[in-house]
Amino acid sequence: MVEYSTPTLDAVFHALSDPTRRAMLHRLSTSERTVSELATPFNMSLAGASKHIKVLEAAGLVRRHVQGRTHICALQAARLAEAQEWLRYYEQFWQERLDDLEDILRAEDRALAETAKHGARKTPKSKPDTKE
Amino acid sequence: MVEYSTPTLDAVFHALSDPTRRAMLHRLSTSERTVSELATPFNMSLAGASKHIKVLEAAGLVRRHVQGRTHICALQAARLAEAQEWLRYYEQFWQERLDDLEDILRAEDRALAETAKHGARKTPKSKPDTKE
DNA sequence: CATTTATTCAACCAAATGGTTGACAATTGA
DNA sequence: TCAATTGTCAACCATTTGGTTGAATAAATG
Repeated sequence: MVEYSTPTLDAVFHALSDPTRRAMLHRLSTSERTVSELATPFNMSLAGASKHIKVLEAAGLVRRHVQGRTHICALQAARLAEAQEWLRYYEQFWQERLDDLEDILRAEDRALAETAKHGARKTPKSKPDTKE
Repeated sequence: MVEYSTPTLDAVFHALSDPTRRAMLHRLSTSERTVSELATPFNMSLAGASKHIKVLEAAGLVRRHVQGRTHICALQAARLAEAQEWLRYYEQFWQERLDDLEDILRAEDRALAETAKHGARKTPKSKPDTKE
């Protein structure tokens, strides 16, 4: 079973379960930022934002270096690769389901064509819209 | 910005942040299971396990159908695809870092070779093992 | 029909989480 | 040197989470 280091996955997925932290990661994907810069867009105290950054740091998703009184944060993406690896195992399942869905829709189309040919049954007026 | 439906990502990543729930998903990847079967490997009450299944269900990762008094659960992977899509944006960053790491190691090797040639400095005995 | 099985529910509890506030430390700038 | 800035820390609070227990419900079985 794909069981990557569990505490790491615990922490990474937990860090990602909060929209504020995901937004912070996104901002760090464009450039390094100070703690205050990361905190700025959020309607919360600096201490609150600092806590979120600590969570990201603890999960290994952010690293920081201090210049004077300024803490510069940077994205550290390696642990996201671990999360991606974990998810990769399930790729076959959402691919399968998409294939299954296609098969089901095709079978339904054939069934409707058959009943229309025999005229034995009224075909339902509303049928799945496959155009989308 | 890749901002997929946030509440969905909240719920999905939160569901995945617990090792028990990840293990349950893995068991469902081999076949459908009853609630009791899912609960069995864990040292917790049936009600506790039932709560975890509810979290997975609320996140859209599991669906169930009831046969008599038995609740049959199945994996529902589509939302994992959304999580994967979110992570895909960061792929460039862990790829970059791996490239950066290689560059750094190569630069170090060159520097060591230069100093050995000039004999001006003792080269350190221990250096990064690049064989791995 | 009584008993058993499968599972959820409500109530409870401890721990964790997310946020605030005020104090404090380190550094910068005037 | 002092005020301002950057940021963390501790204490606090409300909410959420994860788990248990006993009761309740629905369905299957004898």
